[in-house]
Amino acid sequence: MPKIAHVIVDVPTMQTDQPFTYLIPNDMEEAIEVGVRVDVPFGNGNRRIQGFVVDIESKQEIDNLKPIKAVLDLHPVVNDELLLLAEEMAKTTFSFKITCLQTMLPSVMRSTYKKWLVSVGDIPPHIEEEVFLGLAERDWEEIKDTPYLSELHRLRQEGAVDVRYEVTTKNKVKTMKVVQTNLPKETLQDIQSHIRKNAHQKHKLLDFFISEQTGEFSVKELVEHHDLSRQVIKEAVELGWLVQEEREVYRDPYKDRLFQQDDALVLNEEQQVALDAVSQSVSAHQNDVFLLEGITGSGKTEVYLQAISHVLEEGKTAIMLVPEISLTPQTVTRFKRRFGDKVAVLHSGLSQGEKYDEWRKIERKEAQVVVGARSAVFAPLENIGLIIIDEEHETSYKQDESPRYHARNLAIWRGDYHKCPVLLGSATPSLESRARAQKNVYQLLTLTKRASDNAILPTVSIVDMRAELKQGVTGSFSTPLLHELTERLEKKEQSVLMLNRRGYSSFMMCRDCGYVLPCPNCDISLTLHMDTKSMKCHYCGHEESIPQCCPICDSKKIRYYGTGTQKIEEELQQLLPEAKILRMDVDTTRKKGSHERLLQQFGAQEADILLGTQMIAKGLDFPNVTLVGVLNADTALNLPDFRSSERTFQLLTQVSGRAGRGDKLGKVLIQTFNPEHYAITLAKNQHYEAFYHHEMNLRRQGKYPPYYYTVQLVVSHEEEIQAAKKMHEIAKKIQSALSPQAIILGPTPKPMARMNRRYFYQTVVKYRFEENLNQVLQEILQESQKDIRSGLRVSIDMEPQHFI
DNA sequence: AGCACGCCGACT
DNA sequence: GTCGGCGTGCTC
Repeated sequence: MPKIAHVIVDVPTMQTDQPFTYLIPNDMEEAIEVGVRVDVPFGNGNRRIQGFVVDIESKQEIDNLKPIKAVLDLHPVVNDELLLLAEEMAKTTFSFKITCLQTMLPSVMRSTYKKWLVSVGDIPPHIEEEVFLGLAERDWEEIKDTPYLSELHRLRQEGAVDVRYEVTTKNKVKTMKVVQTNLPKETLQDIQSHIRKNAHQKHKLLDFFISEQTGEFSVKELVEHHDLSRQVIKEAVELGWLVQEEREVYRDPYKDRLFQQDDALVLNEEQQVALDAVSQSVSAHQNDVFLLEGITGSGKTEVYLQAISHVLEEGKTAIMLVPEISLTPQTVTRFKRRFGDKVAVLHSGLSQGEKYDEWRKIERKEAQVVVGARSAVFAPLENIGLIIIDEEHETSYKQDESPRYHARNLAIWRGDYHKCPVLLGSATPSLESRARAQKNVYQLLTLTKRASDNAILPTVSIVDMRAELKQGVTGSFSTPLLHELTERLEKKEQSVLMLNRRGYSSFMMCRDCGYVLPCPNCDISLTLHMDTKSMKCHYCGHEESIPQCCPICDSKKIRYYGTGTQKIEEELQQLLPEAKILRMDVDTTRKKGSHERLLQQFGAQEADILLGTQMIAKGLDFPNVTLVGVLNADTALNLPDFRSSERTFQLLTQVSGRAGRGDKLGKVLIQTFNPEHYAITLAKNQHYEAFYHHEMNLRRQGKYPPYYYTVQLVVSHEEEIQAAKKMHEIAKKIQSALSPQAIILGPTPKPMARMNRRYFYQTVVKYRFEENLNQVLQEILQESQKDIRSGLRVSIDMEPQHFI
């Protein structure tokens, strides 16, 4: 009976977002399994594209199916679990199945397509000369602008030229040459006695293989470390002394580093309680979700490490997700030391080839522990015993392009599939997760004590910049901060200064009283639009004129807020000419490895002050740093985003933990125009629980998550009118489909109304229970299909992390 | 997405 | 009367 395959093809559109059926040729029946990639003809031109086999069946009769052209993999690249996960992801994120499948795999496995024009018959001389240049075929990309396009078209119909499609996948396996000898030592000695005395190279080679015990040696190693020449090895192979083979190798990015094995640390009581709870759930195959809430320095990582050890002891595997910026060499080292070769690391610093190799290592079951950023949630591990998400509140766990998945949700899905627990950890959990713990959907575990007794909590103080301003300080550095910095310079201790880049240059604030103009409808701050010379609300669209003086204190010192790290650096250098300053921002860390190098320099105490943006807040532990300064704690507070307090609190809490990690007392100085703001005062005291309760109250009043769900719809077009029109149309449709309890904000233009020469309009829906929502969103996508040709784009983002 | 078909305006 | 513009439909 003939077999047919159901294939998801690489055409990311709504109309093609379903399996297509193909005939499996007899000679491929063995090779084609569910989960392999194939090369298939598609469309009337029979162009060739990549596809994923998602199902196979035997059929009595087959009506004119096209046959699969080639198999791209020896083994399935997605197993049954990941196929199901892709389905789930496509459904919940409103994205295409093919896009989901591709995001699960290393990028080298995405096929590239090439089209060739082939000469097969009699072609006119001018075509021969000017198009083919006397060659048999030409790359279509090089000739597609030819003036003879229509003539070529005709020739194709006549059969004089043909089109050839090429599907290539770059997942190349790196190999190395190895040699060994199959001859006994006596034979080698015998050979040696018969060669010329002055054949030094040959003698050296034979000496080597006579004295060494048998085994494989890579040619590269022999040449580089044993002083043998490539030439003599080649000769030896030809003479039959050695046999040469190709071996697959992994590009191990850590191969030159030695990791000292380290052992588990002794846990304190709280840590032990947390570990026991997780371990028990692992052993009992329960798909619990734990939220581990532990202050900075409370030893969450040690709990993770020991929980993973427990998982490994039971013969299972584990995934550990870490935010991209925390995936530092320090983090990796810690895992490598504990688990050695069992660890595979996936992060953006690796080359495409290295990522592929790490992926293969996992897929071949050579690694049992996977540490990586967001996409490591797709690690093709089997028999998973535990999934950990560190810093679970980080927004980078949500992908901000299609498929807009949240790694946390997919981790929980996988936990459900494998019947294993998921451990979410943070010093400042997201309100969503903490609220679920409150409702016992997640199990709350808390660490309230610092793990090492000698670590002293830093003293945190707030500097009121309004008072500073009254004293005549107009720059970015307050008197107390400058004083502390000078003191550090004298004592040869180091300082870290953080500039909050979030929310730059988009709002107005009174420099006297810190007042920021709010929206009368939405209770969030208005954003300055220089194009329209007005203040706008991004939620409801409210618009008013730019105030000339502060409505509260009548001051005229209303300022447009915005400064860059570079400017701050210059200012600081002028104030402290003798200080050595290291600047770390997007500009200075663009190149690969520069991030790491800057930190190394600072760690080696080559500079006195490290000045940077958010990126310095993560996981840097320098014992000589005794001062942390936050230059502008409140910029993020004024962002038109209901999560701005949460973000500010998280950031400040995190940086505050950065000072005084050694035995020296640390000090944290927070400069702000809003010294009474709860996000700032509570962060000063590292008081997460109080913040949680306060913020939850506001969220309930404002009908924001976690009390309400949110979905954001964005429409974009090159012409503003078109985008606005469609957005209104969609908003109206949603309005009529949902219950009166649903709250629809907008449509409004996005703050950066024009990006990439396109205009963006958005609508946000807040809701609790809406049976029709999925249905209507699906319809909206379906209907927007016909507008794609006119350049309109519609995107749906469930639970968006950023509203600007 | 990309390819073919098909229906209208500007040319030989 | 043909060539080529791009609006529309379909892809196993």
